[in-house]
Amino acid sequence: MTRTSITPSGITPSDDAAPAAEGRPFSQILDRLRGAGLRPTRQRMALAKLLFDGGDRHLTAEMLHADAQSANVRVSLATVYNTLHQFHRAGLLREIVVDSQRTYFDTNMSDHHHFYFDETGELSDIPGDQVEVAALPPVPDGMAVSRVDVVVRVRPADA
Amino acid sequence: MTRTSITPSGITPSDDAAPAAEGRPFSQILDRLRGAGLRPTRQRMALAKLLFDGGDRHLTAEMLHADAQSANVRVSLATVYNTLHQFHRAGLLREIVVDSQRTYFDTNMSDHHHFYFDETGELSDIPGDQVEVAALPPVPDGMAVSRVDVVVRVRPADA
DNA sequence: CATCAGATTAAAATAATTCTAAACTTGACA
DNA sequence: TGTCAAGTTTAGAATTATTTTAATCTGATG
Repeated sequence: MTRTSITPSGITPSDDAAPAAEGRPFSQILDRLRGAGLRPTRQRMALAKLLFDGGDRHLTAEMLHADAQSANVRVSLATVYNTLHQFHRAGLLREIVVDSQRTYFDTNMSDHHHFYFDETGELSDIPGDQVEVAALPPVPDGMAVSRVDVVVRVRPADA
Repeated sequence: MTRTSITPSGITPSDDAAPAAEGRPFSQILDRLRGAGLRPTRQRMALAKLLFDGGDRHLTAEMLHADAQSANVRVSLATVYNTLHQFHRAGLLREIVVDSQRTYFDTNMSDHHHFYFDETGELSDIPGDQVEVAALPPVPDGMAVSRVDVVVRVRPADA
């Protein structure tokens, strides 16, 4: 749904909405892990598949762990945490801070921002070109901008 | 320093940069609490003084608690947490989310954004008029924007 | 100044996440 | 293919930030 055109890292732009499930996306994921210098272990492969096969996702460690269970993938929660951080360091995931107490990871690496639904705690993407952050102030001396995050918090209109 | 003109709730616009310390800011704080419908207890008064006497501040519960200790104010950490949340609900403080794992509160209630120093975990204000968030996307149906947060993350330039 | 709802607190409880140390896997090489 | 070091996984203990509990105070009111 909220898929923007800007492709993340080095993913083949070939239509990845491959209809049937278990095709040979394995090799894609394998390459992706290798490319990131991560040993392609059983659990990393499985988690990567869960993460990257379903379009853009925003999830917490607990959520991914639950996903894994449902998919009959045996992984410990500790491994899920480790893996998420490794993927993040490797540039395969983005960390989103919108809620102290819960860390979300985003599989959409393109330049974009977020809507945050205050009551449900859900997130949705805002394509980068739909938000214009104009006129940034001068950055403090000796500092460089590493990222600009825009979070649009919304709640039900009480009309 | 970074004080803009927009005054929060119902605070007397009288010059609050009262030079010498312990004048009669007590009455100001007292009014502020009363105005917010909060009973002016010993600890709330003391915490409010610590919070609002020193210009704009960004702090966590632990930090305020430490501040209190140094100032020889006896308050439990639980009370600090309660008080921060109450002040927040009452519109005297703003909650900033920049770091899962740590909740910051901001005494500057005017419209503004933040610089976040990735390594030190420090925050500094960006006056509202120095960031222009243009062209917000259409908000999802039935939703209203409750706030737009812009966080400019910076780190030492490796020049 | 008696009363009591609201406030404070020490201590226990929770929740998210990280650490530890032991038990595997993986990839490389003989 | 067997061996082994280095990298991984894991159960469970540990940590950290924060909240809850239940008992004890205190400020406002009559």
